[in-house]
Amino acid sequence: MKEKLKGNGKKGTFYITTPIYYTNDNLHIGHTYTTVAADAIARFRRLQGRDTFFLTGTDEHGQKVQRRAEASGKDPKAYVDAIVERIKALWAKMGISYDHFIRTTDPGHEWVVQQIFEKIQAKGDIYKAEYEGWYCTGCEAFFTETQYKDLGGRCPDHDAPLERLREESYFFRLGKYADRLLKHIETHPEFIQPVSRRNEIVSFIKQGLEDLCVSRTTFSWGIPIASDPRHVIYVWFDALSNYITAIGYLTDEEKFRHYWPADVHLIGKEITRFHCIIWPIILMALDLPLPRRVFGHGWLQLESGKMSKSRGNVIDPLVLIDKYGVDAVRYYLLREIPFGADGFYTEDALILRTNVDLANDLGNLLSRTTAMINQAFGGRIPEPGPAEAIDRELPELAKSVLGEVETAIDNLEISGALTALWKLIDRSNKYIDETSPWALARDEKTRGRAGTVLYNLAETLRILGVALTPFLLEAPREIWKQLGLDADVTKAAWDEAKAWGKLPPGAPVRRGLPLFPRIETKDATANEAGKETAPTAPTAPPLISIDDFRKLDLRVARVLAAERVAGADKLLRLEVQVGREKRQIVAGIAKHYEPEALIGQDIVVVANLRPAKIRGLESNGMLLAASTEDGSQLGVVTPERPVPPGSRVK
RNA sequence: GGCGGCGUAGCUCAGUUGGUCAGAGCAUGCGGUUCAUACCCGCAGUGUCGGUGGUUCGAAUCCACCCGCCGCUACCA
Repeated sequence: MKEKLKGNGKKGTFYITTPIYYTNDNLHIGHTYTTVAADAIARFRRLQGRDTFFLTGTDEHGQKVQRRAEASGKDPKAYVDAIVERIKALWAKMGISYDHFIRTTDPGHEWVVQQIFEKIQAKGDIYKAEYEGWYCTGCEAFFTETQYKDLGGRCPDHDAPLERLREESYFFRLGKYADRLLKHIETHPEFIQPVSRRNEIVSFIKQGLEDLCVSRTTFSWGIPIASDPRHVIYVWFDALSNYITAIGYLTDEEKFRHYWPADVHLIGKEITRFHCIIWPIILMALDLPLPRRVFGHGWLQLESGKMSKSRGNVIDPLVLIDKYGVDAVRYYLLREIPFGADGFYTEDALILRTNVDLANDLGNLLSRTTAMINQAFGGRIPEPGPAEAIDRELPELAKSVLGEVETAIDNLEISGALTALWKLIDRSNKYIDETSPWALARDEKTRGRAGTVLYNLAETLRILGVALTPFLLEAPREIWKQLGLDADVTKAAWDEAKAWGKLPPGAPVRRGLPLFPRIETKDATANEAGKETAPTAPTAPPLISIDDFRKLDLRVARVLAAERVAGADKLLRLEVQVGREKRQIVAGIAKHYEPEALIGQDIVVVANLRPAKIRGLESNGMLLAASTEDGSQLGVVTPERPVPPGSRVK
C-alpha cells in the first residue's frame, strides 16, 4: 500500500490534478493555495525523476457563466476566454508548472464527454425521467426541498412563490453503485483524506444515494447530449470527466493508460462529495479504475470571515506577488497551514514568515557564508580538510532531513517538508556559532579548519538549493549562483541533493544582494503615515541650509529590471533595490536609455519622495539624471565606484 | 434535530495504545557573539491542558454531563 501512495506503481508515473476552476469570476488566494500546493508536489516528483503529469484548467459551462456573459453583453465563449487569459497569467506569475491546461470548452473534451454520456446511457445507468421540484421562473432554476423549507416557499431574489414543476431530465443511477463504493472506501483508507472528510462521505453514502439529475434544459451554455440536443449535459459529467479527457481517454488510449489512475486529486474540502461519490461512480460505470487518492484540503480563510467578493475582502494574489515576491507568497502558502486543516490568511503572518524563515534564517545563512568565504579565502570555495565529530553532524542531518522531506511529501504534508528543511538551516546557523570560522581563519594554524567549516556550509546550501526547487522559484537559482555553480539548479536531480560533497572547491562565490530582504514593517507604517502629512516640496530657493539638504534621502539603488511603459514614449518602469527594499520607480528617460542598458546599473534615487502615480503606475522615488535645458542630452547619475545599494548619498 | 470534530503557554499549534506529556515555533525578557540581512547562538519563563463529576495507584490522554466553536446533513460550481 505504501508503494501505491508514492506513485503509479511500476510505471513510475505520477498524475496530479487541481480542480478545474469555475470561470464566473477571477481567482483569489484560495485557488492559488490549491494550485501552488499541487505545483510543489508535481515539482517534487519531477525532481525525483518521476514521469509526472500535472493538470489544471477551467470549468466554463453553466448557467452562472451564461448569465454573467449576458450581463456584460458578451458571448459566453468570449467572456470565458478573457477570464482564462487572466488565470493563465496568474499561473505564469506564480510559476505553476502544469503540463496541460484543460478547458471544458475544448472541442476534444466536449466530444469525449458526449461519448461518456452515451456509453453509460447504453449501459442503462443513465435513464430519462421526470424531474419534479420547486421552480422559480425568474431564476429559471430549481430549488431543493430543504431550500424550499428554509425560504418559506418564496424565491429570495424575486420574492415570488416557488412553483411545483416537472421537467424531463436524464438521471444517473448513483444508488446502484453505493455498496461498491462504500466497500472501496473501507478497503482503501488512503482514498479519501484527511479522515474527517472520509467520515463525512461514509455517513453520507450510508444515508442512501438518490439518483442524480445529470442534464438541464433551462440553459444552453453546455455540452448537448448528442442524441437529444435539447438537453445539456450537466456539470458532473462535464467537469469531473476532465481528469480523464485531458490525458487521452477515448482519443489517446496509450497515454491514458500510462497516467491513469490519477495519484492525487487535490481539491478544496467543499467539493469532496463530488469527487468522492459522483466521480468514482462515473468511473465505475465506465469500468475504469478509481483515483488513488482524493485529498480535500482546508480553506485559507480571512480573519474577517470567508472570502467573498461582496465583502470586498478578496485577496488578490497578483498584488501580493508584486509586493513581496513570488517566493515569499509561495513559501507562506505552503508553510503556514498544515495541509488539510483550515488556516487564516493574514498579511502580518506572511511578513513574519518571510522575515524570520526566509530572510533571517535562510538568506542570512547564505549571506554570512559567502561573506566569510570572500574574506578568508579570496572568494573561492575552500578545500575541506579532515572532518571532526561536529563536522559530520551536518551531512548526517542533511541525509535524515531529506528522508523526512520524502516522507512528508508522500503524505502530502508540504508544510512538514519545509519544517524539516528548516531544521537543516537552523543547524547550519548554529554550526557557525559553535565553530566560529571567522576566528579560525585569522590564525594560520586553524585556517584549514575554517576552510572545512565553510565548505560544509556552502555544501549544505548547495543541497538546500536543490531541495527547495519544488517550493521556491527564484531563491534556489540565486543560491547556486552565489555559490559559483553555473549549472541550472532546476535541472538538478533529487539524488544530487542526497549526495554530500558535490560542490567543487575553488569555485568563485558571487556574493550578491540579500536573498530575501527583510520587510521593514515599521518603515512601511511610517511611510504610510507620511503620505498624508508630508508637506509639499518647497520651490527651490537660491540658497538652502545643510539641514534643508538633509531632508533629501538620496540613496544608491541597483536596477533589477527595466521596461518601457506601454503607451508612453518617455517613460521607463524600473525595479530597483534600495538597501533591503525593492521599489518600483517610473522615470522619464526612455528617449535616452534602452531598458536593457540600465539593468544591473547602480543609480542614485531620491528615496523619500512621496509616492506618485504616473500612467497608472506607482512610482516610489525618483532617479537623478543630469540633462541639458532643452532635454536633448541626458545622463543618469551613478556612483563613480561600486558601493552597496542603499548607501546614502550626501 | 442527526452524525462527526475541536476547545493545551500572549499568538499558531504538537501531544502515539493513560504513568518525565505539560511541549514546539513565533512574540517577550536576559545573556553571548560580531562572519552576517539590527542577524545568529544560548537561557528563562508564564499554562487550573474549556467546565463539572467519574473510572484508575495514576488522565490533557478513558467515560458521563455541561458550555463554546466548527464541519457534513445532495443536484451551486
